[in-house]
Amino acid sequence: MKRTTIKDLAQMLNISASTVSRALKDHPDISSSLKLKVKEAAETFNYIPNDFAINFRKNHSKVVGLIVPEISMFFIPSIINGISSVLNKEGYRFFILSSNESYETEKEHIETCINSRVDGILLSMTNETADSSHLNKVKEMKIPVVIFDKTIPQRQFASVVFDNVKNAELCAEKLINYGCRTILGIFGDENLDITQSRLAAFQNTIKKAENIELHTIFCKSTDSVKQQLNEVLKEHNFDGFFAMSDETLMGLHSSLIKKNLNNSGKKVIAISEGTLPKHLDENYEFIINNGFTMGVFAANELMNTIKGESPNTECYYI
Amino acid sequence: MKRTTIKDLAQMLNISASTVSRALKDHPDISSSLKLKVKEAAETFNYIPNDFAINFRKNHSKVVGLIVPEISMFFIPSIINGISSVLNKEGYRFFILSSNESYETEKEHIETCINSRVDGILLSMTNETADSSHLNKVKEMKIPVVIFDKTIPQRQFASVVFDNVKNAELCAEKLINYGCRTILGIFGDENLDITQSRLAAFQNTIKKAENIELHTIFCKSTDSVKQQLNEVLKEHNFDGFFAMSDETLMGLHSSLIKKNLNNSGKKVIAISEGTLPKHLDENYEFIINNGFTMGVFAANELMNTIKGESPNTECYYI
DNA sequence: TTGAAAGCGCTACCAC
DNA sequence: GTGGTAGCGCTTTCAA
Repeated sequence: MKRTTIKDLAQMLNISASTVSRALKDHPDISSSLKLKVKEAAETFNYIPNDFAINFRKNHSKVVGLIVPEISMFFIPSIINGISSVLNKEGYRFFILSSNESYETEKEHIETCINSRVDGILLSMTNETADSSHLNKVKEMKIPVVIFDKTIPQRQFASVVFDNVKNAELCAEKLINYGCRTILGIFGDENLDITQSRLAAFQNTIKKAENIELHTIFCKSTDSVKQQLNEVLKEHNFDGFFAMSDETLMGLHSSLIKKNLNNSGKKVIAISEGTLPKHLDENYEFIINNGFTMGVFAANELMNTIKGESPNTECYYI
Repeated sequence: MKRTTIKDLAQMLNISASTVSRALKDHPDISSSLKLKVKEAAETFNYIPNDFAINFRKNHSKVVGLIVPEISMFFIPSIINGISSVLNKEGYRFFILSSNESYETEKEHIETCINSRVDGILLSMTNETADSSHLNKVKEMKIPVVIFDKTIPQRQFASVVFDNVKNAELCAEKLINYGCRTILGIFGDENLDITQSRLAAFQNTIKKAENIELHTIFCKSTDSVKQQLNEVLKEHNFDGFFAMSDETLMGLHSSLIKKNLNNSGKKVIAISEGTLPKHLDENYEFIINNGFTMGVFAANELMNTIKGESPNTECYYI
């Protein structure tokens, strides 16, 4: 069970530990013949550097904490892929902490990150999170943080979010151009920033066209979409639908199928993460919010500030 | 940037570091008055224990490595949730490493886990992985490993997999009981263990009934299902479908919608992870492979052996 | 070109 | 009850 250490190697070769250390990392001071010998010994005795000791010594962990409001299938896999791709390349690992949409848990996770000495934090907030006071400590400690996707207005940390306004406008325009007259807009949790900005942009664009009747519903889950649609679909005859997310789209799709309303010429436009819904119905149209890209972007931003670039507090729209 | 250490606290209070350490963790030897003083000081000077030093000292990391073949939306989110729920409770973290279906990458990730001194490994194999020789080292080092879901026949480590035989049989029986006569079985990658066992069980059960015409296709992706279905749906008039996974089901669903074949009384039965497809079409039926449960089970098994239970090599079917 | 020694923060053993 | 000390494995001065 005991693993070979530098000291062990040093004893075997009758040289000092510092020399072994240097030889192992190709320090120019060491003669190439010694380097060879040391490396051979390391190989044969299966020497594995102890990352603990190294991190401890260098006072960094090469680990970043990823805190998300929930681990959903719609967004998380692609974001994880995006984050992985940049972090792994840089030799960093990350662990995932899910807040389960609880502010208290989010707070605890922040503490966890501080205690485990992460080099940085990637944070997407719960919908309970109303201010950033729980981040004061990380700010003080100068732990790099970048907030992504679910965020609140703040000027302390860099953030990267989807361009809700542009995307919702694009969707509205599509519906208008198709000549839709009675439109249903399906939105997520009414309390969310993201919902409000998409709602406003969508409504404003629709208003510019004339004679369009716009109905809106707010749903916190896929099932809630289905329930509300059950009623509202009876009362109106929509010729166009807008879903602000994959989650709401799933509910719409389900209801449409159930009422045999698919393939009926009705237009469906959604803001989507993109990996899932393309298989739902080929007639649906999407404005893509790419989670992978967001993950890459957020992780890169974090890497930059970890590596010493002065931390900025900008909000990037992608 | 310098953080308060135990030594700092000791100096301030004019006591020794060891006393501070003990006071902080409520050692019975320490007087309660001193404990109070120490804890107060710790509070006011914002003392945060350095997990690095602790881990380094105790020679454990409280971290486990999770290696998966890919980060897909179908399975991974629920498995992560299952794993989180047990690991977090135990004060463990985990980091996710995706092999991207490459054996070489899987091998590297194993190395990564060894180097970063994880306390255990949770592994789901790529479809390229044919033997477990890359696990010899972890075996030697006595690093606890449990393999889940995607695995190969081996007798070195504990594993937990879905009961493919039972589930495929159940699906076949359902189709038979519905009186289906022309059935299409949609299977995943033909080289996978999981595919073969589901295939065999499904075929055998169907064979027992008489006069059933069974067609099968093998598809490595959702898109491949759609392509193949494009042809095969023209040639035959199926009254029953079996999809062995969420991924294949997505393709089937998409094709059915496109050809306006949903709501046509055809039966669709699938083995599913369960979170996604319930929203696809309420008429579909599922045998649920619960990723959350599997995650919980696998993580528990790992925890047990990390905590010193003698490692077993059993294969659990759930 | 190599070695000796200190020290990262913490805990555990042994004294007293 | 409390303090002193050693040591986990590694890197990094500083000295030779």
